[in-house]
Amino acid sequence: MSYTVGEMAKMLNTTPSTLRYYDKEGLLPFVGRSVSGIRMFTDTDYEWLQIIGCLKKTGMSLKDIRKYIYMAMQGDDTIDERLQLFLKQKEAVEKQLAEINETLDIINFKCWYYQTAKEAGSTEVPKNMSLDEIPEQFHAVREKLRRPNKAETYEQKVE
Amino acid sequence: MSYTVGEMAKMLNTTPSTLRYYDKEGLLPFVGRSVSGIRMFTDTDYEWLQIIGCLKKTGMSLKDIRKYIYMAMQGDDTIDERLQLFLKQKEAVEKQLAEINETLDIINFKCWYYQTAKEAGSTEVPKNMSLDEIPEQFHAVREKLRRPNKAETYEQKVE
DNA sequence: ATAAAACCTAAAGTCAACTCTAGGTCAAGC
DNA sequence: GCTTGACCTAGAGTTGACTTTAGGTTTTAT
Repeated sequence: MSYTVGEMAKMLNTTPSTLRYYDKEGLLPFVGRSVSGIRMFTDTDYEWLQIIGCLKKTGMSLKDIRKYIYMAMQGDDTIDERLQLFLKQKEAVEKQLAEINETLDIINFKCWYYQTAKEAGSTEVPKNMSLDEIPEQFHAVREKLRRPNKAETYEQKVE
Repeated sequence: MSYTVGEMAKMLNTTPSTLRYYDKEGLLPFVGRSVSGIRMFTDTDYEWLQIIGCLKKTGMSLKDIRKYIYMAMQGDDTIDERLQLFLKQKEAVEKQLAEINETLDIINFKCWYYQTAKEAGSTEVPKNMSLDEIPEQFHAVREKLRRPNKAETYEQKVE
């Protein structure tokens, strides 16, 4: 079973131009052509493109993705290299996850902050609350947002 | 307590150029200047920059961040708008989290795949394994990677 | 048989977010 | 007082990842 660039683009929820661009950049050396020069994508190519999409989503550059594709094209000699790449990528993605969770904490704090401000009619209310008026889950976030340096030595603020 | 652009850049783990660029783009209308025109960042500015960094990390464009800053500068009339913005951003980030978790599944599968290939000396081994030879946790991922389109969608295939 | 739609390439254009350069001013240490 | 390093602006340049355009060929539908 094979697909044209337009069909494959639809299956991947992208555009033909993007796939041609990837091809031009050397990311799709596995894609075959018909006698008249038209790209013929297979189900296996679809799998490759899913992997490419996965790596891209986790922030890998097209250049690095190309390196991986080249490795794979070289065959079994590069198995370990590829394993290392995915192990490294796993680390990177786990770090990303942790970071996004941290920013989610900040966003949740801000939601509470503006919810409170809305009820009170002014941002001065949440802004000036002392820690014991704030839900505990937000204590750490507020401290982190305020402290210009991470040293916990002292934190006197006088204006 | 006030800081120069270089000091603030260090505190935020960025560069002076980036901060000047943000300023030029209108993201930092709150930053004051000394008599001689030098930017003077305060602790409050640091908090703003943390929020900007948070929004940026979750993929918000500088343009949209500027909109938010402008809202905030307008005062209490925009509290609800800002609340809505953060609620929307919360949704977006939760979706991001789900997506990253999905790609992490794929990466974990690939780690297992290449680990298995390494032990066997060839990618043919994991590639040709039947589902019951594969750890259950990877069943769903492998199916997803392989299936060119969902069962319910109809898509004509060229042969 | 012909028109429309989908394919092809090469090359130029776009966009966001920086990053660097040039030319100059200001402030701290010797 | 002088040097050095940090600051300033305006504007040009860079990078990555597309996207569009122009000009042409092939496939599909009527």
